[in-house]
Amino acid sequence: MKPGPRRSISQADIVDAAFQILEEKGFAAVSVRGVAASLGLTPTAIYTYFPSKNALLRAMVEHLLSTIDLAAASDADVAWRDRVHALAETMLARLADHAGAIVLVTSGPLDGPHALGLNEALIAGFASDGMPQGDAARAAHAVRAYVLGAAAIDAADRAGDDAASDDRAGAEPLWSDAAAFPLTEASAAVAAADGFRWGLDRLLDGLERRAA
Amino acid sequence: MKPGPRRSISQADIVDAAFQILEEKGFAAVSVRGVAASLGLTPTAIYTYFPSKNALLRAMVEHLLSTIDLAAASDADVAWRDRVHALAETMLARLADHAGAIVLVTSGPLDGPHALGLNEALIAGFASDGMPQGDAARAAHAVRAYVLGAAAIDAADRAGDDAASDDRAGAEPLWSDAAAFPLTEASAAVAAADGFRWGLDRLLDGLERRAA
DNA sequence: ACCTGAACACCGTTCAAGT
DNA sequence: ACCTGAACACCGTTCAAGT
Repeated sequence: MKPGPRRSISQADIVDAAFQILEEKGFAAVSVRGVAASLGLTPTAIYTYFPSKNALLRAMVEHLLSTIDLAAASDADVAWRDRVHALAETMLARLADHAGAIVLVTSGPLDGPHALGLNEALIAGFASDGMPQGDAARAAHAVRAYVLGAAAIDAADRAGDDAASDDRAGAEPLWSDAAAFPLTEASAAVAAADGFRWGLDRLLDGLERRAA
Repeated sequence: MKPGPRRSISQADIVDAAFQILEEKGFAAVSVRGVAASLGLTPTAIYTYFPSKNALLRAMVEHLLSTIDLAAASDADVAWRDRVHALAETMLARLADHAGAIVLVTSGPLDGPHALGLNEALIAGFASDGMPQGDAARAAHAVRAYVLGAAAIDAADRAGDDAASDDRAGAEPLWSDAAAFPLTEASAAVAAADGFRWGLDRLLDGLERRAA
């Protein structure tokens, strides 16, 4: 492989390679050097496709959001509430798919076309039920916040489990997790199990009163 | 300054120095080398106080959460709903205080004593109104998720504004933000203004029906 | 336009050594 | 115990050069 116009690779190939590293080794391991190497390229070759690592990261976010099916959100056959519910659940599913996806989403702006399209679908979903546009925008904002935060807590819990399993070698834990928090301790399992769906339903309950 | 037992510095000093860098230059600029330099120390000196950079980051999260006043949450004089409301608002305020605080919180487990104490106060707040413990735990989870997500969206929006202002030099934007998203466009301002409080009230509306 | 190779200014972390 | 200095294996990014 000598230098020269090869065009053997595309932006999508780079994003795919980056996602594979993200899944296998986590967010911290996603480096332009590593991505380039996995494609058999030199680090600097990446800069022909993306102006910076951050641009690659934003493209990854867009790719992630592009896999969310917006069609289900505008299906007039199903009720308003079910549509928003389905959309929120697939949003969380996409974020939970890849380890470190939330760090990715959190690490920069959410102003790509797919991010805006998602927001648009959410607002339209609320507005279709006769909700004033201002409220529909606020409702969409609330659902986005809830989903993002739930994904962040999920990821934090998983990271906590990993850190705890690192203690098996005898390393002292950072904090003694003695049962000084009985309520948290007693209900950790139940909150994690169906916590997302339950909380989403409460939020939609509260929003429904505004729509009616 | 020669090597030797100096004890001139404490863990708290390191955390403070790290926060100052976080505020001034953002999360990416928080490096153990930079923190050490700002304290007039060699990078390796930090490792006498923290076993790793990640441990320092977790300590920063704990410091951030330690500034949240939990006393207001257990004040029996005010109504249940007002207490949770106040707690959620100060949580958001703390996260909004420092730029990049959410990346910090998102970048690892939330299992420190102050994180657990906050969760405990939230569950107790819901349970005090006669809510079953299982539901109280789920309600606390929902509020934490909503607050964290709202902070993440806030930060993303601010990052988006920064990126947009970088375009002033004539650099081409990553995506054309033509008005292809009329609903989002028309309601961006209104959603951002009082979006947090409004959505929190809807969520509490939905939770209140369970408590009654 | 696409790619290489060398270089610059950084990282986190380890290790031997000094007090 | 606390700190330095040197070293290792990394980073993102720029730049000149080749095809």
